[in-house]
Amino acid sequence: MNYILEICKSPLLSGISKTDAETLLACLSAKERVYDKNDFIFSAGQQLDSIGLVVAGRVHIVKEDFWGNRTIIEQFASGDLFAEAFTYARVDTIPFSVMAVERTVILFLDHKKIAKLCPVACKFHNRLVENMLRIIAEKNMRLTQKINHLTKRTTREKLLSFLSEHAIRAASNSFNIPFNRQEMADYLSVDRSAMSNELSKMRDEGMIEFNKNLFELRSQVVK
Amino acid sequence: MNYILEICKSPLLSGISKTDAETLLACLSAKERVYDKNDFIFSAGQQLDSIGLVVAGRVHIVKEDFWGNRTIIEQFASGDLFAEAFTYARVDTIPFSVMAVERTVILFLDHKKIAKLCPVACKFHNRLVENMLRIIAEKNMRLTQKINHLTKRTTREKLLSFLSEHAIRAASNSFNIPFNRQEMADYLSVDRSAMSNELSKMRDEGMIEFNKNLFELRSQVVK
DNA sequence: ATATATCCGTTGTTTTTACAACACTGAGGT
DNA sequence: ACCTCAGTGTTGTAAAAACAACGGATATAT
Repeated sequence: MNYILEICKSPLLSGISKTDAETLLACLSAKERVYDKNDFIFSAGQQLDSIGLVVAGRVHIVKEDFWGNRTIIEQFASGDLFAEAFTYARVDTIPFSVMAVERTVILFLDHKKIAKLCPVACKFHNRLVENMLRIIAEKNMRLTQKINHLTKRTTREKLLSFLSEHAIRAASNSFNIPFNRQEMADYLSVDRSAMSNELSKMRDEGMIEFNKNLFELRSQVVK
Repeated sequence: MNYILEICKSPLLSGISKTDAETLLACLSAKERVYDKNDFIFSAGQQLDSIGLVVAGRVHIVKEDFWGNRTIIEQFASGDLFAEAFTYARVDTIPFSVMAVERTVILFLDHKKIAKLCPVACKFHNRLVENMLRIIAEKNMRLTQKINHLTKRTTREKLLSFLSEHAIRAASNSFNIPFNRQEMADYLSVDRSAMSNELSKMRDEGMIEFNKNLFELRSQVVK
């Protein structure tokens, strides 16, 4: 286990000591694996026997349709868990793909063993389940928030909804977004060029400023 | 507790006997309340101190914007739980509203007591937590599926995605949908009349048949 | 240093959607 | 039997998005 310190910082292991974490991870048949940019970690339709923890790097949960249109459902970074809902919902094929956005390290945990921990690990079981509940509940809220962006009818409204979210998270009117333009468009489910166009209009109207991934929301002057 | 038998059928109490359920519900300060059609059960922005279980009737999780555009995020019916994610994510204000679609009975459970059950109820605690994990994980998957509908670019694709889901759920190419037209449009985040128009075109092209809430998907004849 | 690929913005055209207005239907109530 | 109203489909128009194609800037590799 090369990244044990990073792994211990994950919300999944919150409240569990490093020593205990090592025992636990052994019980869960934890295995590390490294992926290069654009590698598939899971492919849609694949049988699922483990959940993933992002140790380093970033992954995208993506859905691609017949024509190759890509949608980014979610992005996960260090410390984030993915594909854990399938374990608890007892679904064993994954309906989307997971791919590495950059060089990424994933820790895989056996999904059957997570659901029914072995006797040795039982003393951490409660804490693990508690953490898991919180993680899934928070993910639930993020999904709901994303739905909120997507239900907006126009590209401008989607952008404002998305940018507001990040401004609120950053507690500042200037903030970096974790996507490039194409990724942001795929995340908001709009055309990239149309989105760029709208961003420019919004800048011309004095609503926002941006440079690369740094955005700034300007307080509106009412005419 | 007038609806104890219905309540026991809920996934939340799965594996818990009627007697135990009664003890448990008393511990959770469970309170029943009846709502009329269009009554608000929770209003967006409101402080939250309980989670809800739909005992009878239907509720919509809705978000309304400044101009009164309504979006239906989810619909819950008998046995379904709502607002439970906030308890575990430790968020205490609700960002959307919950309203009764028809005459509806809700059982409220104290959200602090759910998270930390009293000693008497501890013997059911594990089972309750297990059920809760499953419920939240399944809800997670439903939200992801909804995101899948919403990311479709055209009304037709959204409809097909939505209708396919229901066909698969019903394991049949003919099935009833749980929405009227306006509700379906609000759920898919499209204009009702445009949607009706698209449905008619799809019928003209022989892709689908429908009458009221009964839909049928026809296998496509390739020209 | 040069070639190559990636990212981003711009523009014009076509397609699709939203919006508004209205007609038809059937259910319920009086 | 009549009225009212909610639900649904239809049509035309205006607005918005998708799409395609391109140019410039920047980063990366050779």
